[in-house]
Amino acid sequence: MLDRNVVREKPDRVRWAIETKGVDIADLDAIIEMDERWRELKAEGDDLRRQRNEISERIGELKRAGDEAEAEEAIKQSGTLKSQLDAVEEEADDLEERIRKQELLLPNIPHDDAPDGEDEADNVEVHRWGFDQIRELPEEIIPHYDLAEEMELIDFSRGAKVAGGGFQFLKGDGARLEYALLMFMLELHREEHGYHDIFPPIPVKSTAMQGTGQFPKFFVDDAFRIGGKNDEPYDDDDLWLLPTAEVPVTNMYAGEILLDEDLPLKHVAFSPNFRREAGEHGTQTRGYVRVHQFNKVELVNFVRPDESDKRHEGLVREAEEVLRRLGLPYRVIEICTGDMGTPHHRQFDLEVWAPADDMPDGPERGGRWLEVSSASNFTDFQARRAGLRYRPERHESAEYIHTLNASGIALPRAVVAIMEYYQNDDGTITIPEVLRPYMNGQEIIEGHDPVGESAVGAGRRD
RNA sequence: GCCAGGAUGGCCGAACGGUAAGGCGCACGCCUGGAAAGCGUGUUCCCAUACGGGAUUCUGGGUUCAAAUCCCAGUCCUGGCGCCA
Repeated sequence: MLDRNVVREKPDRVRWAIETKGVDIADLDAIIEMDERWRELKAEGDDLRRQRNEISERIGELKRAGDEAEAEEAIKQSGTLKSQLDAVEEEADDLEERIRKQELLLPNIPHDDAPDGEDEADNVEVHRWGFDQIRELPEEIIPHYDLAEEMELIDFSRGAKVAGGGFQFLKGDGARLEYALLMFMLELHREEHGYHDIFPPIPVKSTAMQGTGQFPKFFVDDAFRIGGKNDEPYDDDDLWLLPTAEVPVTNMYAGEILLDEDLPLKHVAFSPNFRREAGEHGTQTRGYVRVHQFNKVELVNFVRPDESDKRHEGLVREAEEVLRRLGLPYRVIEICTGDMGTPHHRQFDLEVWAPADDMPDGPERGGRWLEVSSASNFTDFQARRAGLRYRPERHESAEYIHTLNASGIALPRAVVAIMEYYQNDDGTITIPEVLRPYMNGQEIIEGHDPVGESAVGAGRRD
């Protein structure tokens, strides 16, 4: 949500943000018009109420003095004022509610340095890492979805049987690789980047989804609703499966006032994430790349307003460090104004290199980019929605903090990159060194034998 | 799940139909050689350029000229009982 004073004083900036982000459901003119009328009514209502307060006070005095006749007269007057007041306040309340609803649709204003652009084609590559000394790769790299099924590390078809398409079983060393990545990331952020661990609740209320900006409108179709269908109306405390730990963790201190010495607050959260990804099917999404349930380590920061730009840089570095330690080549891109999300002020994405499948937008040497992290500065946009404030000095009034977050990082695509980039000629997978302590010292993943009669059909008969 | 009690400012805590005491913390000032103590002022939100005004006792309704206070519903917390990985 934007500061209403910004809407009043800099409508052109807001209009520009609406246009560049293409938020066509936001109606700025209607907001401005309603706000002007609301302020008129507010002044009128305050004045009527003042008159009524004066009369009410006099009634008390008259009653105490025993002057019943005068008191009756005053009570009558008070009644007249009340009906006038009711009419004015009803209109004002109605307007206020309509303004609030509209305000929730306004996008955040992009950072001045964010590249101006229309869509992802205008995103700007900031830098690449790891391409100078690439490890020796097999002639023909097997895509992770084939390799993982063959090695019995991921079971897509049985996942679909049990939970539907987009859900999968991780098995044996596949599951262990996922656990190892998880523990490695948590430990890196906690021990070296100063993060505090959080394990959040998985269901979140509609109000939490609104606090971070997923609701209303922007994410409803992609959310997993608990009880009820997505296209049906929802209440504030209806529950949804979290699409990212950003939602529960950012809303954790909703409606609270933090102390100056609490900041900056750095939380690292692990959670599964649930997304419907409606209609996303095809070669781009095959395998463990775009699924309905996936694990992610999320970094959430609360900072003082003047520190968010600097912290944003630090946040990108912290996410990058995960890929560097894993030895996975990647690039950082800055998202242009037209491609960034509604609540975003500035956004950098980390894309890891998955060398098996050549995709049109991939790097020159083949393979493709997979987004594994999105590092974002939301300024006070989420803080206003969720009511996240801090008190700069004990005696001063509270101010909205700035929120930032970054994936640190999404696990499935890291698994994909490892399966493809660390693939060997003999079809085994070398485990990145930093993960070995979390896998009992194991260095290589060789796969497992299939289970059941389907194994016979797969050509493994004796 | 049942029964009982509770929710008041950053924190603690009074008032129980007549318009929100007091304390702590914090800030500023006075005092002091300096500090402590003491004293004074301030310390929520909204409208208004300002003077000033309005709102605010968990949330939403209701009764009343008037609600922190009475009534109804909800949320959360605490205690007891029950149930239970």
